[in-house]
Amino acid sequence: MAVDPNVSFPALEQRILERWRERDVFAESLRRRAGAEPWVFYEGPPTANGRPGSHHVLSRVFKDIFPRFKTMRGYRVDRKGGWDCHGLPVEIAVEQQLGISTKQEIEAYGIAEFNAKCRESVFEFLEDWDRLTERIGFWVDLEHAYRTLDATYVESVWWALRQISDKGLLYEGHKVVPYCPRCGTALSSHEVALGYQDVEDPSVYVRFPVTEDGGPVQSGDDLLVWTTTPWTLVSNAAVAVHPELTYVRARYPQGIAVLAEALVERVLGEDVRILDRFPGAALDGVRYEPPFGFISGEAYGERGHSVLLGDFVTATDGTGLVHTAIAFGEDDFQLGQQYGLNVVNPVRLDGTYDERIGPYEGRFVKDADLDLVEDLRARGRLLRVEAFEHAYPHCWRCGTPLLYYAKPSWYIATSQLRERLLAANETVDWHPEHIKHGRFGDWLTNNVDWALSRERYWGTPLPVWRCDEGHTHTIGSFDELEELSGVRLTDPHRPYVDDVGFPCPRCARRMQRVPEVIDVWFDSGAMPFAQHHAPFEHEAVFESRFPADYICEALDQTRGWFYSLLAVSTLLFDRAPYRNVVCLGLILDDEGQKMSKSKGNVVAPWDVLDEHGADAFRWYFFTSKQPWDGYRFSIDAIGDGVRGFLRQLWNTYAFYDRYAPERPSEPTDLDRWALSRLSATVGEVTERLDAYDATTAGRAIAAFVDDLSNWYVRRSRRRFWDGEQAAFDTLRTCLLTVSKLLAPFTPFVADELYEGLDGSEPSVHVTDWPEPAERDAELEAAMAVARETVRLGLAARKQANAKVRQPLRAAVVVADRRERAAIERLADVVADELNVKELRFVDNADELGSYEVKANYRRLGPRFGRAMPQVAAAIEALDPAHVARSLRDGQTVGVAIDGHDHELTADDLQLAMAPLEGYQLEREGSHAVALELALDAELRREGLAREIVRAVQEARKRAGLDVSDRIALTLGGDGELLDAARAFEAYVTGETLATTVSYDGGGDAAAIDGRELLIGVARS
RNA sequence: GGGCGAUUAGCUCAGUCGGUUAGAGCGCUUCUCUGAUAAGGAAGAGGUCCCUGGUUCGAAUCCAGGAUCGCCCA
Repeated sequence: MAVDPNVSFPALEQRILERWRERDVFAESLRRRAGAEPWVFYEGPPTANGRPGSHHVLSRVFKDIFPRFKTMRGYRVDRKGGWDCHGLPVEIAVEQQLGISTKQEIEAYGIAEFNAKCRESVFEFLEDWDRLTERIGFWVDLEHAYRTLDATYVESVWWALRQISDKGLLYEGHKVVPYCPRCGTALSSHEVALGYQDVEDPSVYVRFPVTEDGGPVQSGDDLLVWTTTPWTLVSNAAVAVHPELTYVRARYPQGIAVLAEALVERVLGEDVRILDRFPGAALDGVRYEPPFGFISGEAYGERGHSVLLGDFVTATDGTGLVHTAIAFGEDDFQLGQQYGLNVVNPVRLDGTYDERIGPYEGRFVKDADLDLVEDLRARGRLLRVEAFEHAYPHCWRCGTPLLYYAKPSWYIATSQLRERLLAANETVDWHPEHIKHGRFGDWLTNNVDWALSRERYWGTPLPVWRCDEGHTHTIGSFDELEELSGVRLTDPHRPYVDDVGFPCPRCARRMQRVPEVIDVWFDSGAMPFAQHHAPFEHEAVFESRFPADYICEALDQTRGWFYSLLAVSTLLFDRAPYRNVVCLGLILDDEGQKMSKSKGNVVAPWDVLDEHGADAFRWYFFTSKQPWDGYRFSIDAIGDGVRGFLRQLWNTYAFYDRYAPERPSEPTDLDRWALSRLSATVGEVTERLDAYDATTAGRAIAAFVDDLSNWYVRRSRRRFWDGEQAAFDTLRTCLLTVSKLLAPFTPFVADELYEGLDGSEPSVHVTDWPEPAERDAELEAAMAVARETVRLGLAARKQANAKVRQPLRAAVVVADRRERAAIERLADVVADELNVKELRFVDNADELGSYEVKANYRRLGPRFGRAMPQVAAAIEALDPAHVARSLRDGQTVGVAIDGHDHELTADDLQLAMAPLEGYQLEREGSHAVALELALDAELRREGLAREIVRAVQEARKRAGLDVSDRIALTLGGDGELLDAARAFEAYVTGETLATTVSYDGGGDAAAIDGRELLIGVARS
């Protein structure tokens, strides 16, 4: 079947998908590498409870390209798929489905039933994912995909947690966590980040009277304290100052104030007299009267209601004295820990005050802000209140302002492994490179303990059991649990696991599991071993596939999967779980806006696939820019790539297919050039793909295909018409090799090319990657010069208004010795392209133009430095003709700078052609082409003969003839035209495939140079 | 508020070790070619290399500050 130049790529791809299925190509590509060295890819598991979008196509094609490349390079690349199944997003989807939104409602509904719904929901869009995955050509083993909800997977995760527990790194701690009082759970940092909103909160300055003389202050002085959360003032425990900041005691209208010196003017204005200056450390231990009396100082312990020292205090906002409420802030909590203060939290889990706050009992805390401020004002304790606009986190689900709460929570002490994490990171190659010591390295450097537990339902249960005595035991396998409890779990999820108890190994009291499940990120971080159920099964498989050679996800996974993988592997094995990481950027719309459903600017992957196909989609992602820079994405942008590359490639292939070799021939320089360029391309593409740089690799292929199409084929058309074997061999080799280079990029069109050009294997995807053949650098350079000469010559024709169809006597080329040799070697190509009878060379430009001489700054700059401007001026003052002559004779040129003579060689100077009036000359650097424009009768007739050929070809086409039909040609009309036709009869009949020609006929009229030609064509 | 990245022609992007005339493709205008023809070739128009300051003989490139956009975090 002939190659259709107007092929529909989407339709073609459907046929190829069918062929892949029939021939079982993916599996075959693995079988061929059965015993080969593994190259390991890990699939970062997506969640299938939403439809896949274009950003998933991005990550999936980048997950595909390098495994395909490495497979062709001879490695065995198993690609086990995976699905992330647990987590709050799944629970929320189910809550919406059920029309409920609180934990109480979930528990009323039943945890077993709720989790059953979650289990279903996880795979709601699995079919969409599978279809899309196949359609875009992402080869991954979905049949044996790992699923984080499987009992085997959960068991491996338990094993990991037990290892961590045995190392003493798993602990329960009180920390301040962001908490949604309405949903009744702490939120992960990721969730918090979703919900920042700009809000106005009261910013209040409150007077805390000092109650005892001491240090630099006296009883009755006012500590000026600042806060933006008045509702926490009822549980004020202490005041924090920075030990090294300078504080002052200052007289102001209301009395004597104590605050940071740097803030005096901003807080109190001008009307102030400074009485004393001292460092914050001097205030240590000062006692004061709290703003509210609901909770006594003693309740907090020894240091309750006194001034403490904290490094976190700054003098950029407020007063430099910070209100501290132990239960409601990270810094506050840590400071309380440091000073041994008790945690007193008078706020219930639903966000209302408890009975200790008398009149406010039952009020939602944030709603009490203004009343509390009025209370302070009424008692004369308020200095000032103003509005303060800042970003405050809200629950992304229900919009409730989050509270920071001290709550018990389970942690992994990753901060103890900071050095090991950093060491592991050193072994990783990041793309782009700056992630390593930038975003990711910084994150590791500032590592805090991993908050592991979630007070939720659908997740891997935290395998910690506890008795009434507070002893804990971490279970590491289902066998162990069965031994202790006699219960064999079939489903390790809640609520079933919650019912399993056993006697405490230490005190024999009954142990019960703690209620929490774990952060889903731990699940995915455990995938290197958990996907194989190691170490319970397949341990050897795990060991042979750890660490990964390659993983790839979007940039936002630095705190997600990239981190969880690294942390888990470092905790368990003290090494990095991956060697190379490609981080992908975000996909924006064509105006640079983030794609979101609400803006309606989302590009659905199927729209792209139906219109342009998967290859076009992939090609765009691979080559339009470096993938980590993000994309400005639109359907039209992908269409540009189709036209610019895929069509051009396909046209070249269709051209090859149109003709057939008929007779043996010797390779020409053009053939050798194409093959040399091919080798160069193979080398570059291989090198760039080895460096995980698909962008440059793909662009190199595109550049080669452009050379092939727009130079090799264009200059070789006649040889194809004539059936010259060497031309076919060359083009076939080039296209076949390109099909292999393209296989990882555009697997469909690559396979179609392969099938059409070779087909000895079931698919290009089971073939070996090409090795670069020898290059002919001299020929490549020569061709570059020749093409430049052509470009200059065509430009000169344009300037002279001398159309290419009119043959000219000669082109005069100015070129140095090396360029001249190159052009002479390829003279027939150049002369033919320019349609001139001969090329003449002149060594020096004197007869065509004059030179300009300039300094070569790159060489002379370092040599002369500061004197460079003088040197440049001296050089420009030289006589260019003289310089040119001297240099041509191999001599040096002298210049005098500040009385010193300096020798300059040819390399120190740049000679350029200067334009000369009155000549048709195109120049570039020292290289130029001029045309001899005078026509004699012979050239004139030949030009007309060419015009006649063109007109006859038009007539053939109008007559609906095939390009290979032979014709009987009759010409008539203008005498001069007929003379030209007779003079070049062999040429005219040969070009137009005329078996006979007569000059007395009529036919359709055509105009040539204002003369009339009558043309009759008939199939003969 | 902190960290990271980006900013070059109307659009999408290159730009090597700092080197003096900053490029390509697309789009636009004009012309050309006609046996790949919805292709090819030539020319033209189009630039505050985000801004300011600094280093340097010389800065799109290096440094500092700022602006805008994005991401991550608080």
